[in-house]
Amino acid sequence: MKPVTLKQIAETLGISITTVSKALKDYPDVSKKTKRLVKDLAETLNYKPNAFAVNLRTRESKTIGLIIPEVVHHFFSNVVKGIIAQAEKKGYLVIILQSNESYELEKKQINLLLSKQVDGILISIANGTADFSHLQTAMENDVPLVMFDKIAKIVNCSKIIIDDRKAAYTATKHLIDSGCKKIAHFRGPLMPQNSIDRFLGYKKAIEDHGMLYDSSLVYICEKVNFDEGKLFAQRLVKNHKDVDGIFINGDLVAVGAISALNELGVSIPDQISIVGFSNWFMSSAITPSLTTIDQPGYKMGKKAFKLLYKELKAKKRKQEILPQTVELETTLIKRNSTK
Amino acid sequence: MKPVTLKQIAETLGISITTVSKALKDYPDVSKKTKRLVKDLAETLNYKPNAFAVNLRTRESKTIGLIIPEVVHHFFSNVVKGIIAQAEKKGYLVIILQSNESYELEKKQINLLLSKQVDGILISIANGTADFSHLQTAMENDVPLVMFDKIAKIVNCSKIIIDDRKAAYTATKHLIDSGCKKIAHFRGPLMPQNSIDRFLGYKKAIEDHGMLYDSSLVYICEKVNFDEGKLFAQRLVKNHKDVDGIFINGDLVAVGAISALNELGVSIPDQISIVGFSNWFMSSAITPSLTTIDQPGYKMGKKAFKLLYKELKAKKRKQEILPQTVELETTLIKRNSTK
DNA sequence: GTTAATTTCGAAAACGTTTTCGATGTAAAA
DNA sequence: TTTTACATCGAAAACGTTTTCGAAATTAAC
Repeated sequence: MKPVTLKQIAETLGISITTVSKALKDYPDVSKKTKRLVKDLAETLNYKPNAFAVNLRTRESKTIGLIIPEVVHHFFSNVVKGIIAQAEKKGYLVIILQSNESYELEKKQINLLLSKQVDGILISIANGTADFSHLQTAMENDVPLVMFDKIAKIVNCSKIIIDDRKAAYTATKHLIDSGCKKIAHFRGPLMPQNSIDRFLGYKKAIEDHGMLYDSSLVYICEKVNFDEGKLFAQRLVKNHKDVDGIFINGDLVAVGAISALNELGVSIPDQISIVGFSNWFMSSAITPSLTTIDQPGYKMGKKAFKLLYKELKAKKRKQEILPQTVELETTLIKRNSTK
Repeated sequence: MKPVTLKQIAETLGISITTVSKALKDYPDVSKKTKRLVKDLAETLNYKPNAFAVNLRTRESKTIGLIIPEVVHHFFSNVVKGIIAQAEKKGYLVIILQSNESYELEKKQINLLLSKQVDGILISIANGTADFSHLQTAMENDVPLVMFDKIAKIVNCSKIIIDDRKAAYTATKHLIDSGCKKIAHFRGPLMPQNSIDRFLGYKKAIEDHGMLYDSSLVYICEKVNFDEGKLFAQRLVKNHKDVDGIFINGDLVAVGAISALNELGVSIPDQISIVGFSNWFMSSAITPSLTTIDQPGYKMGKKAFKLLYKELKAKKRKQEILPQTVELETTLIKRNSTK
């Protein structure tokens, strides 16, 4: 009934617990004969080491924590998938927590993970997070921390990101190159660095190409969803009839905008061209298909874990490691919403 | 540098480890004075109990495992969200694994979770799973198991499901009630019970209402994605010009079908009415908006954890508990793809 | 004043593993 | 023979907590 222990194996074999333990782990100071004996008996008794005891002894649990703002999200769920896949490869399990874009929750969850003594933490910070002491706490407690996508530059840890500014620049430039003369921007909320950077990339592209930056052409999406895309597209064609291109932060918003424009009889890309951001799987399916920036979520997840793994390894060897920032390539995917 | 232990508190206070431990847990046989002393010192030293030691001693980790076929999936990600939310409320953390619809992986992951000694397991089984001995193993090892959505009837554990057959019947009947005379069905793969039940509900509704069941009107989706919806819709209008209604397993497939029909100039719902399944968030956004069956993923997640929690509690009290099957209500959401 | 009841404490075992270090015994080298 | 080397084992400490049980100290009862 009760699980088999080293002690039981030792007793039935008439040897010590020490030798059993060492035999199972192929220590050199155990004879081949006893190794066989031990391993065979362990096999037939279906011995499984008590994970709790191993954790206590080795001071690690081969488990990491992951905090993301939202689970039901096409980008983040791809990241999660990448992290889980890579972690499993290396024998690690992943505990997932959701911050709901709330600083308070995020803080609580960091503490929760610390109290559970996860070996490391992966996090994409909430929009509401401006204070980072909880992250510092984690690092001071000697648990490696890696941030991805939504990062805090000020925190001295490894990070994995994309160049939002450059990507937005590329997207906007593509609109310009395809002949757009007046380009609007549906941006994300004011707080997170991502939407700031994407806005800045848009603005720079505009100014670099002899166009006038007009703040009335910038709409702020708070929820970054379909309905906002629809709403702002309707407002845009009403207020600025001469706009012929929109760079939109988020494919979901862009799809909403396309939907509204289709209903209004505005032809895409002839009258208005659209570029989205993130390459959602539906973006290639709608009509017209959406030109967008591919944001490699799965890859980012894998890379994020790899970075954390490096730190875990280094910590085990008691080596200091310098935090590094990895930048993933984004690519412009040209489809039918631009010329 | 090193974390504070009970021992340190005991030594600085000149009392025993026992008393410190009991003081912190408000045992009645510790005086109020020493309780204050201990708690204050623990506070100032920022004492955090060593989770590994607690786990070993109490034989539980307040962690459960979750296995789903796919993380990047609108229904499952909602379930995950519900599970995490409910688990956090009760002080449990969730380790997530993805089976990729593979029996082999699923089996491996069950064993992984068992070796990590999670307190319980939540699972939605893979399409490829026909043998259930790995699940039996879990239950024999005395770790509570609850299945949700994609279940195996034969396994004697608690389950949380919807009545797929009834829901499909309702969906099909709605098509009939709104005047459809010849109704097709895009079903899911042959294996999983869900798509079988939904097919059976469709068939029964057809036969109950004096219509002829025609197997050539049933298309089998293997991948259950947008492209299949598009493809089968195209085939359908080509081969069966008189079909005026389709019940489609999966909103994603349905959206694909709508897209194809729109392109072909087939008007929805005038020429063909469509009912989907699961109420994806995009289904209300497309044109025409999609009539569908709401499948309450978030609620299912919460309920699934609640069931597991009950079993965990019962196990702690060494009570036997009878497995129960909870059925969640589904509702027909009428939109513009049906009359 | 003794006995009984009550309050307060701590020694010690237990959870199951890992690892250090010393103790054997045996074979090879001198 | 003695010395050296090597192979094989096990005792014991350690990881940090929880909990049982008995002992001591204090108070109440008589």
